[in-house]
Amino acid sequence: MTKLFALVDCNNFYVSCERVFNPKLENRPVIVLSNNDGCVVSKCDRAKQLGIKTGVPLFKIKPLVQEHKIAVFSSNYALYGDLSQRVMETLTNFASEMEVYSIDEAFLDLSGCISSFDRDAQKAVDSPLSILPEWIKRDLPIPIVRGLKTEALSEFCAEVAFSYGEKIRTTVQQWTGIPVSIGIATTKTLAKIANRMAKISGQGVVSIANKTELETALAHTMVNDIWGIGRNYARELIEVGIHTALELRDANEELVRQVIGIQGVRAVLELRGISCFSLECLPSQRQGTQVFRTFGEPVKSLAELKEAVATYAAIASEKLRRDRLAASQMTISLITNQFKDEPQYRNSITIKLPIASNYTPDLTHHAIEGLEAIFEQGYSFKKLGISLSGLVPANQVQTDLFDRFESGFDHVDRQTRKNQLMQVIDRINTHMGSGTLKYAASGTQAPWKAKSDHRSQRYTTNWQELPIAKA
DNA sequence: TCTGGGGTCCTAGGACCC
DNA sequence: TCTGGGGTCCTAGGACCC
Repeated sequence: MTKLFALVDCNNFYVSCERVFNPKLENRPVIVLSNNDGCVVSKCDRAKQLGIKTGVPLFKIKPLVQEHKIAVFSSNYALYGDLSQRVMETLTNFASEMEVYSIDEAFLDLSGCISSFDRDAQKAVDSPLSILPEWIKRDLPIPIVRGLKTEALSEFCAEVAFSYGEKIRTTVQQWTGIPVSIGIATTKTLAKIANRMAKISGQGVVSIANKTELETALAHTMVNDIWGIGRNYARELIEVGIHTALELRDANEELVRQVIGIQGVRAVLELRGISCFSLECLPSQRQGTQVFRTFGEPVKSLAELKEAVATYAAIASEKLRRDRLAASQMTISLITNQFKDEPQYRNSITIKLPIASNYTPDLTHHAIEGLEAIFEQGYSFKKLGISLSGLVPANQVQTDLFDRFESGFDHVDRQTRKNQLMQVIDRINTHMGSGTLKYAASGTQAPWKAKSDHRSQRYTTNWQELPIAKA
């Protein structure tokens, strides 16, 4: 059976989130910055028109910001994460199967819906009046069905899918205040293309489930705008004369394989309507986790770096515990500011842990050891990262002999005591704000802490910061 | 002065084993 | 001393995504 996917994507998500609780922003250009207030990661249409591109550092557009009174925000992930959840919950009403693809995107499987449309369509041909009550009950627009021929059924379904998309869009806007765009097609890659067109054209919903619209869409899509084809692959494809999605679809598979590998072949098939990427309804188990951040101020001393690495290790191990995982390998990397004209240094070290762990003191200990091994005196460091890999389920960790025989009192072994301690810390930090309880190794001054000078309130997740309604 | 962060997957090459 | 090939596993690096 032919599948039908809808990709629902929030428009300028971070900016839209800021606007939900601050309606005055509706008439102003708005941008949201990355961590450390470094560069632009989300912008509204008006900011776009002013020529602001994603990724541009804030200092380069300072004059523009002043001249046009652009509203500037630091990232407020507590707010965005919460609104994202509301959008996703709303979407679950519209499809039996759904994949949350990122903080602002979800794929829906509309196949179930369309097959019932299919039956409706057949009924509509046979006796138009019989389906009307059902359609009215489901609040769907009444299609013009008079004289519909069988070959027109797919067109009819596309039409219905479009109306369904409209309904999703209106509902999400009403329930959450977030505007979305929707692309509908028979594979995920095509749904992405449709979604892009919905955004560019401002139509909100675009369905390319039927042949004519599909061909036009592909002809107007450049290869670098295809999902999974980035700048480098696009360059390679253009070199062999493939410029548009339509040309890629009709290209020789073997040639594409040679040029950009297996990913390219999948793209070709998906463009042909052969689905290679299915809906992943359950979140897959993570392969690793990393905390890699830029400092607010450059850091020279080993003492301060140790505090930073201890802080990052605590964050990373908390993530592991949340997912009930333990890491068996750790990589610490340290780099200077590549944009500055000063001595450069970059190094990293990978440590195999004797026992997989998610216990903060263990990981901190190894992280500091690793840091000491790669640290060099005389540089101004700008970035530090810790990456944990070789993840295994925490309850299957191979413990060492001491854990069993040396465990002192009670019958509680060392591992259990460690787990209990972490649970207490995590609970306190969840309820009273992250960082309420932390290890001394993390320090208290944190001069390296990232900047966040323009953060809005955590309207939905913090009692002290609820929006206030004025009479 | 000020240039993000957190992921996934694929591939090539080396080490090691039989 | 010379002489091979094929398989697996691991890792680093590159490409991509949002």
